[in-house]
Amino acid sequence: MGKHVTLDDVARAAGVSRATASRSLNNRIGVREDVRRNVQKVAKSLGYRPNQAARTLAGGSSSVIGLVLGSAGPRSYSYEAVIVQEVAKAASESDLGLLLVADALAPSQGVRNLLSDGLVSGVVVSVVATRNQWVNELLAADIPSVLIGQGESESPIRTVEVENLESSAEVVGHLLDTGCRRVGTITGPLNRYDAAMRYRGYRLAHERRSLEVDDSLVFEGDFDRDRAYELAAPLLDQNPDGVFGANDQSALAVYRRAIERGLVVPDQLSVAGFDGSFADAYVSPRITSMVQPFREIARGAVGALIEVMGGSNDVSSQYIDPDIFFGDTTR
Amino acid sequence: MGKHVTLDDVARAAGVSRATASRSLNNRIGVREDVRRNVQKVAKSLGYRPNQAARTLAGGSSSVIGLVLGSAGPRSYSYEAVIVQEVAKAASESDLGLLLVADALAPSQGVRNLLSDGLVSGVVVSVVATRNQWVNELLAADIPSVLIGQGESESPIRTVEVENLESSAEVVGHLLDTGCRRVGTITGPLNRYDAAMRYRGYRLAHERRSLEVDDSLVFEGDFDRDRAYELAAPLLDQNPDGVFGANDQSALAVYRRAIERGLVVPDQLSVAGFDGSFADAYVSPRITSMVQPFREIARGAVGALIEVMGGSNDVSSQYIDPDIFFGDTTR
DNA sequence: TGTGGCATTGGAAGCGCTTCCAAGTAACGA
DNA sequence: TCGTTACTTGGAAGCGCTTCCAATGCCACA
Repeated sequence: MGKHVTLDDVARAAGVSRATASRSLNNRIGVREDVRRNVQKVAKSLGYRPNQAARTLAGGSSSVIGLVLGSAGPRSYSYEAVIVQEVAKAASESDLGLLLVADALAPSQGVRNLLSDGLVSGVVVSVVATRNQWVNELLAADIPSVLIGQGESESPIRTVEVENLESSAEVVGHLLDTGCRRVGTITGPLNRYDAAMRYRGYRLAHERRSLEVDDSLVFEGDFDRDRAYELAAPLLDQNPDGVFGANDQSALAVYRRAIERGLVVPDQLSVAGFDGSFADAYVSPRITSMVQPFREIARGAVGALIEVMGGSNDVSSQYIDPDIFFGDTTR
Repeated sequence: MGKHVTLDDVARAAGVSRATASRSLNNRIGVREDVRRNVQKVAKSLGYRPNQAARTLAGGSSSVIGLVLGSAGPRSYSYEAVIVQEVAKAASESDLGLLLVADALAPSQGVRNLLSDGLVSGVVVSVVATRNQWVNELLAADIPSVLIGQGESESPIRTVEVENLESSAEVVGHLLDTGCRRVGTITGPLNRYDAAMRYRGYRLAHERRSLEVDDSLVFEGDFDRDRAYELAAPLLDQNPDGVFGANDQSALAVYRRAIERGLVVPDQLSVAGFDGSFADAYVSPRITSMVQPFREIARGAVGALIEVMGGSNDVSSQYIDPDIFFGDTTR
């Protein structure tokens, strides 16, 4: 093994200068075609592999992007597990490395440094809290960033996310249209944009059918399953015949609680969620839900990030439509 | 924002040389205590953040490790989702960045380069196939590596994994001890060490009770759920009263197929698995399983990697004992 | 034949940091 | 008092790569 093959070695072996070698390998213009080909051939035969650190240092930008996740990272069967998977894939397709930063709400200093200096030339953020530390820090550090799922017009950051309003209206509408008269909801934290929109969608579905929302059926949760499980008790006390969970975890919690109370789902209670993380043919329940097109979202986010890294100042939000999945928790 | 604060800036502001500044910030010996403190104070007030690329280039090693995953990455609710989560956490605790390389069986050239040169100073590998490309390449490239879950004495690589033999014997023993007489199994790919061990454990449990294994109840799978679902059909045709899936995904598939056939679990058929990825109080079924202590494994792997990066030549395997979880798929 | 212009190329200057090495200094024992 | 040792420090040399800039060679054209 011994020493590393450096660009110098390649240049020497090919009989050109290091500058020319570099240009050849990076497909820069200004190299005669035959020279370029020769250099590339030599590099290959020598097994040359550019040192990424040196390249980053000299070139000013690396080919690694970061993925910042809120909470403790990909809790199994969660929204985040899928995000990780799809973003990793998308990054890889663009020949970008993916630096994963989980548990982002309490980043250790060391890891934060990784993000802020040098190693990473862009970041995809999918954190849970609104207006959080991370976004501000990234903006302050002037490092290219794209948000997944936090569309909030006030922050001047490019965002890719699922369409929340109409899709929530759609799934709630399905509940209403299949006979539910008292549809309750466990919302997400309403200071979050997506949570707020889903709640608006819930109301919108009622309005469109000229139905009143009974506010005693509305409980503000925080997208956390255990919290939703707590809230399910008082909610079920109100005798709803349908529940919309603002995410699948919340819907699942309500389902659980309902079953434990001996309710028959969906005959006595319909349950719908949002995210589509339980549209799994092998486990129960399969929750009726708006399925986020995660692949598309991840690809969109990575693509947008590449643009931003390339200098784009576009800070628009991109909304991607989910598809409804009819599971076995609704009629 | 403007310029980046460099070490030079700090040194100048603190009235020392860059060398001293560097030593101070890295807590190297050979700096007077008051000087060190002053430098650190100045650095902080200037908001100095070392450029990781430069540090890597100059120092020869980075503070990022890679995590190589086989298959398409963290499929939700899978073994891998948990691995990602725990390794990320463990790395973060050691102030290491985590570069995620999913879909490792077909790594794009670019991403592979990331691993092999510079950016990463060590790798944790959790790939599915035995004797795979990755391991060989990493060994050849002489980059510090630790394997999760592929203990195989022939490859001289440090390994951390769950204890497979006795634990499989334990869970299968549970089936046998709760009345099952015909316990079948869907194994993993038997050319893999862990799969082979679990299968041996399955046989061992029988031997210890002086029971014969009916080979027509043994089907070789590949840890994949869909494949297991296919195999479940002929397996169930043999009228087993218990099934051991070599991983939870396989057990789940059998469970599914059994339910679809109208079998009552666990009354007519007990199902047990391995991994503990379905010990979730909210979804069904909760499969009886050997629960891998993922956190411990991840911490162990990262710890081992740190040792290897530090020069250790220890290539031993570390086996960590799982705990049995009694779900509702067994009596 | 002379000259400007263009395409290629090599030299060299860093990117920001670590670390070897030699120089400077203070403290110690004889 | 002076030589020694033990610490601290700064200078400087890179780590491997990109890229600016000047130099070269070649062509077309007048």
